[in-house]
Amino acid sequence: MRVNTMSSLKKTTGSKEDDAELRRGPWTLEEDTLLVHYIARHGEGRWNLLAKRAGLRRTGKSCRLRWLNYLKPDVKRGNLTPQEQLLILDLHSKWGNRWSKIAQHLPGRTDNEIKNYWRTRVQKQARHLRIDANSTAFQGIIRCLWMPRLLQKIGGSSAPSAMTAQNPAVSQPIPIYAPPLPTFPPALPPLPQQEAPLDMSVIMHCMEHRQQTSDSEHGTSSCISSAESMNVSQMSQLSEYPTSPFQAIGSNSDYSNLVKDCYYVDSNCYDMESINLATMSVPGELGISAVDRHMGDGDWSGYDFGDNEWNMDELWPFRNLQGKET
DNA sequence: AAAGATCCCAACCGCACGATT
DNA sequence: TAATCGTGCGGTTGGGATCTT
Repeated sequence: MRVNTMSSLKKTTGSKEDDAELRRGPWTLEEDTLLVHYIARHGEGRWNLLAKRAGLRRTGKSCRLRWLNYLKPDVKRGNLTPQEQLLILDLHSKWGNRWSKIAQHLPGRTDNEIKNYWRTRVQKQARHLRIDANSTAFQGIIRCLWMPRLLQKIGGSSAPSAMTAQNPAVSQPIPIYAPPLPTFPPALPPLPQQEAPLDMSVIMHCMEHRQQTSDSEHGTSSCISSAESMNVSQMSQLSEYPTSPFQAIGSNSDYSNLVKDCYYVDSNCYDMESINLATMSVPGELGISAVDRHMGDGDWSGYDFGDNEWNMDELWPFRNLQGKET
């Protein structure tokens, strides 16, 4: 438990009398109780006034933050589910660090929590790979490795999803990437031995193409995702996540054609991708090598993209992308 | 077992913006 | 119109918890 050291009394701007009494640092049970009871009686808003009337020696901002991030009854606690993680990755790829906007699609989760998740989990991976978390390369890794893995997790889980139809915040179709590259599920075909590595310039071309398409179709969209969207209920059915790049596309001919363009129409690209991913590993190391080992016997269940670190050498196709940045 | 490193997250800060005075 | 207030947002920090050596 956090100890209220400080310096909890600290001067800020304002009158000397008021400032000397302003508390900072961790909240006590007594303060929480005061705040909760006051809001139960009088509601939220006018936080500065609320703080005074509730008898709290806190700033209005502090009260608001404590309520929204911690005390509010519908605040969900505990680890983020794979569904939630997937949604965060997807929405962040579209909106960037718009935490509050992202949080609106994750009921019970606060912008602070999502921000912390991004910084501690996602950016950590980028740091270990020594690439910019906002780079195209890392975006590619997220889309092609992390998200498919989460989708698999979701597909293989019967746990209730945060993204169910009862959830009003996500009842609308949520635009999502159909991953630009094929995934690598257990059902992958045997690996050809002598294929050339996938030229990542193809992927770049694809991304640029899709960027343009998206921009032209949506005006202000800065997202490189497809114009296609995926219903949340579909997201929760991702046990059907495709085993080929075109399977995911379903009946959407526009996107299908677009992706086919990007893949040179030739389904060999699928094989090529699988080659790259399968040959990236270095036995005995963490990260993708673990994936690789699982791939060998068709079992991916033991690998958690969210928790392990990745080795940049193992992700060499994406490393090529890095040089194309900016 | 102890020390150091790293992780994690609650809380704070500064800024921006719209509403009100 | 300018000043002030209230609110919300994104970035950063502090320090307890956990892991590693």
